[in-house]
Amino acid sequence: MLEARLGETLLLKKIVEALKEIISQGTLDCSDTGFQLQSMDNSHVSLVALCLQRDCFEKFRCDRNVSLGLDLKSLAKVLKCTNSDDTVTISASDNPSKVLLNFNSKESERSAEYELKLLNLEEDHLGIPDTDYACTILMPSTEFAHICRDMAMFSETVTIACSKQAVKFSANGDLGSANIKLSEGGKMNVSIQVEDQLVQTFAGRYLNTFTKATPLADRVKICLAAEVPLLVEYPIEDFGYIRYYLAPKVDDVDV
Amino acid sequence: MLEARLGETLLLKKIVEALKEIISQGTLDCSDTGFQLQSMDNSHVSLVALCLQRDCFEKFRCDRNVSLGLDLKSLAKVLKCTNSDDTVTISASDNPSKVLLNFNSKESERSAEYELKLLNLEEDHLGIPDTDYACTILMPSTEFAHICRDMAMFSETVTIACSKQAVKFSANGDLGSANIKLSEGGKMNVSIQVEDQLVQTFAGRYLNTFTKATPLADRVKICLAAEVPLLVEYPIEDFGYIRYYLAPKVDDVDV
DNA sequence: TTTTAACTCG
DNA sequence: CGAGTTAAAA
Repeated sequence: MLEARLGETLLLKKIVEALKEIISQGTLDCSDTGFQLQSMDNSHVSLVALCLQRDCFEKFRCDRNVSLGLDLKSLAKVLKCTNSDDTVTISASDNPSKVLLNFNSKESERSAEYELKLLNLEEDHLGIPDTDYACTILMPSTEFAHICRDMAMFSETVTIACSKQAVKFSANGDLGSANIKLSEGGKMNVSIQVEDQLVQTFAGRYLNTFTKATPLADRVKICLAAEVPLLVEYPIEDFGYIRYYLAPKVDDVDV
Repeated sequence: MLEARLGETLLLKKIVEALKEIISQGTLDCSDTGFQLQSMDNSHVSLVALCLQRDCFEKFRCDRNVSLGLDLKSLAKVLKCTNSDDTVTISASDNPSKVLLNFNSKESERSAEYELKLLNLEEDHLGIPDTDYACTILMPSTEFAHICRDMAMFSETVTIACSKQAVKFSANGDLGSANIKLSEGGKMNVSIQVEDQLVQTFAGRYLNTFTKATPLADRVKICLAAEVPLLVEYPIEDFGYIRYYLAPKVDDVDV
């Protein structure tokens, strides 16, 4: 038996919005410690990991580990039907073929119950190794979203160059080139920690899908290291995160 | 000679918006007591009845009964060209081939006159019998509209189950199922009067067209009885109403 | 036909 | 600022 109640449907909405563009279906792993979800994106290029600790919930009970194969597009549709400030209770049996979503207005005069069929998805359980990143950047999430959007206007490819003084985003294309440099501190309070400075390029369209998580967190953490996927992390209150991983483009220097 | 002046064009706009989706043409019957219109919808499934008493008008004169065969789509186009707070005067001769619409700004500096050709429509004058309904529900019209829209995401068919304690709307489809239960009272001040509890199913697309009348009234009245069409009524201020009727689906129990 | 973006209203 | 509706594009 699984039963987990969130005080605000809005949080679930934001999470699903942050996921549904990148994975249309996914397996939510529920255990006594909370919720987890890991999946490659639809095109098997990037990776997303959700973690929601049990403390995130008003009420949490999970007797046995269960995996819920969710159609995130359907879940998003259901969430479109709900008030953001209602509470939502997610429940499922120990061997579930469906998941129940119960929405209750704070005054309880309105209760809405949705039953979603579960999918049988192959689990692609990917061990994500902990990495010592060479560069760690903290900045406002809206600023990162802006930069990614702006870069996309110039090129499909975005170059991130991180040195001790600053982080620079660049894109080169038909229109011309774009360069945005952020220094530490300032009004945006950008923080840059660098062990080794580096320059990497990425496919901008994935960075842009990552920014769907912007409403979840004011600030985003970007971590880079040589020959290791980029990590973009949006904390979820104090109780979890959404992390996105994207491998850098291989420099076609030696063709 | 017919001459009827409404203080606000906005009211006429709302009425036409509530009708035009369901009947593209209709006959407006004008008499000394006011305006009436009854018609089956375009697909001859549901029925709509408009009643506007003469008190609704700032000025009302109707020497003889006249029937105006209106093209509601055209009327809607005309109304798109007008200011909502202008007054509108509807006039026609005793044997009219056209109707005149006169719009005047409150300061009378702007006057616009539109002449619409009338249609010769077969009258389908349907006696609508008064019914003692087993269940009568009063709720916010916006809430009803929301529920109808939400249900449509799940199924073409909506089930309404009304008991003394609560009214429940349900839909079952490919995604899963949806159930919304409203209890009496609360912030929405839902009122439920029940003689006999019942369960009926309806084609959701008609319910959704009914909700085009939502801007007309804050609250909507829904009446049900066994083997009788559902009635959805939107009062128009204190001087009239729009009523929609829709027969329940026949339970295909005995196939 | 379905989904997404832009515009308008509250 | 958010929501809804409409129009355009896939």
